[in-house]
Amino acid sequence: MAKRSDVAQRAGVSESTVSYVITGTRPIGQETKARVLKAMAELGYKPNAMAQALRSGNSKMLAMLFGDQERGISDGDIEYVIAAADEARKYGYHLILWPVRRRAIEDVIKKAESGLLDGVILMEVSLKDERVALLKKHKVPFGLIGRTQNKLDTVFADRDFETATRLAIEELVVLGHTKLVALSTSNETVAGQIGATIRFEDAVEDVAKELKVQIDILHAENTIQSGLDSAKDFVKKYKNRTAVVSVNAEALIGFSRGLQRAGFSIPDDVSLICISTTPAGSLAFDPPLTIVSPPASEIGAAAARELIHALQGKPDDEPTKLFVGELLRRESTSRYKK
Amino acid sequence: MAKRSDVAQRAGVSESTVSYVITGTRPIGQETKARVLKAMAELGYKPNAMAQALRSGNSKMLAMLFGDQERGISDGDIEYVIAAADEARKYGYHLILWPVRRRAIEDVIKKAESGLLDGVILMEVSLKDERVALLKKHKVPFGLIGRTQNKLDTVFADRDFETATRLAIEELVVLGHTKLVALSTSNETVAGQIGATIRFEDAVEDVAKELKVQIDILHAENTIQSGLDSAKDFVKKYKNRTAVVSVNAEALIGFSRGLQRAGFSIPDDVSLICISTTPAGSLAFDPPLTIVSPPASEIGAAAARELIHALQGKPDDEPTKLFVGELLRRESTSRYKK
DNA sequence: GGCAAATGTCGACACGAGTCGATTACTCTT
DNA sequence: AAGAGTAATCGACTCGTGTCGACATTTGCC
Repeated sequence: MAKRSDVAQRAGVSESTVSYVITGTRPIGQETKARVLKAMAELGYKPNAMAQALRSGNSKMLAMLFGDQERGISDGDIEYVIAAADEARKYGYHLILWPVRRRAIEDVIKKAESGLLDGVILMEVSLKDERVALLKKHKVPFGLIGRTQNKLDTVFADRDFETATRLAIEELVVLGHTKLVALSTSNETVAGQIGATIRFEDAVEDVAKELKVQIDILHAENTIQSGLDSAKDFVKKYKNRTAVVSVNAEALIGFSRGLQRAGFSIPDDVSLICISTTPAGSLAFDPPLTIVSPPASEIGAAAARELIHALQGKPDDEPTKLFVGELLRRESTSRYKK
Repeated sequence: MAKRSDVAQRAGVSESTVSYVITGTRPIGQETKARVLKAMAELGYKPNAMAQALRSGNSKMLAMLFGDQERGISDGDIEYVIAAADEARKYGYHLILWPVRRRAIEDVIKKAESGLLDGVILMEVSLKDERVALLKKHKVPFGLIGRTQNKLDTVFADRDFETATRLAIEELVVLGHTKLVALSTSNETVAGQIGATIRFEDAVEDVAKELKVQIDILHAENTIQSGLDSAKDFVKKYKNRTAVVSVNAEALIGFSRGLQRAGFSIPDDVSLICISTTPAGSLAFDPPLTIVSPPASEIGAAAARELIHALQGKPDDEPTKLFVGELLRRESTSRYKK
């Protein structure tokens, strides 16, 4: 590979002049610059990334901690990662995928201290995430997908669960439904300790009060089987309800199947709407599911962008770090028929 | 961060001695080594990754080209990536996720030539993959997930579609089915140009001859809708068939739904088996789908391992680069009832 | 016309580690 | 007892780039 000294020699200038042409740190004469650029093109010169990293002190590498925990990997998760990787690349950064089994954040910290990583993006952030504390302690820059309880952690991007939930419920109410059930997550699980659950449930209660509709909350594990069980509960206790809003996509698969087996028709007897299924995933339901889609790409990209801005010392002027998603009307919802 | 000279000073030795303690390139005295190790521990010394990369000439970084093409991202794909990342880390390598829209392999080559990447892993390799030619031309080391037609591309890991297909069909034949349909991919699509389709169809024909059973092939796009259409074809043309083997997971969703709508019961009237659905995905079917699971983790890990071995100049002694997966009996298959 | 400021260029050094050659002090042959 | 070989250590150089200080040249201004 051609290096800087080759370019300098060919262009008949000093190495530092080549450097200044590249970085633009100092003014360079028209004609000199042209000669240097020509030499670079002719030699196919590409600055050595490792040398740049060593000299400049930043590797332009971010690690994305990809949870591989009990919760499992949902098909939507990859969308965050891809969006973050794309966005990072726009700024000249690269995303290292870091699957972490059993919270091995120490490894990541080591690698950050060894200069391999400039920062870390965390997924599946829980309300009190001990990983955040560790990263802070070791002064490793980080960005969050999700939020902790701590409002000082300002480098994050998250879903606006409140508004998404509101959108979903309003849609049902507009369709004439007044007696609803909310299908949530089990609070004891890992998933339950992530902001989604608590924020969803809070929003459900707020909106219920505000719109004066009746909404009871059913809890289910993140499994199809648990959703089937919940359907039985529904049939037992909430037969008179005509609509369900869910934050638990996995359980909803079992739930809708359970309802149909019990003789309920969707959407004729019960309308379903989910705020955590992807557009592609919604088609796997029968009938196709009405959803408020999670804006995974926006969130992933925003998290990466926020972190990079923080690394570059730019002021935190991001106007929106919360993303709602949009309502996609499919065939699991219909007007209330008395 | 503490650096090598700090350690040397604290241990009262020269910098090169510290280096030899770390690399083991030359013998170091017992007591000296102990002093150096103590100093390293006390200072929390971590060798700078970028300096090592610059000096040694390899970055220990691999790029994983993650297709983001028409075919879309299936939920199983992430498993390859995670497995590859895990395996790479075992060898001290890191995996950079590289989403490529419209085959921008040139970028990757540039970054490899700039010393950022030691090698590249390609996913969704088609039989004649022009990316492979480009990487060869620029002498960028690569490993494949999948295979080209060229048998000289020996750094790869792929599914043994032949055996997987055979397993699936044998299972159905053992259950007494003799009149089958194979649900394949449409040859005009991107997916159709990947080895899976042609190898599946070849295997279907071979096994059909060998076991003297009747198998006709239905083609469908990789969409639920296309699967629904195929179900109509099935009802029209193949009413007397009692079992279906599919390589097209997406279409099979629509296909099974279509059959059920047409009044067929699964598995009482028709048995279904799929060779390209993940264990988790199979549960989303109703009834849960019998599958020959794609061994994504093994393949992803093997691809990474193969590439790293090649980079380290180790002889290519990997015994198996083809992985079958295993039969998981669920509830979509049953004994033939005449 | 003179002096400050800006422009254009160069040489030298630093970033932090790997590695070769040389030096010293031993041990083992014959 | 002399020479050969090995263990242990050091100093100097190198990987390829970024950047500071110095110097030369030009521009701007009253």
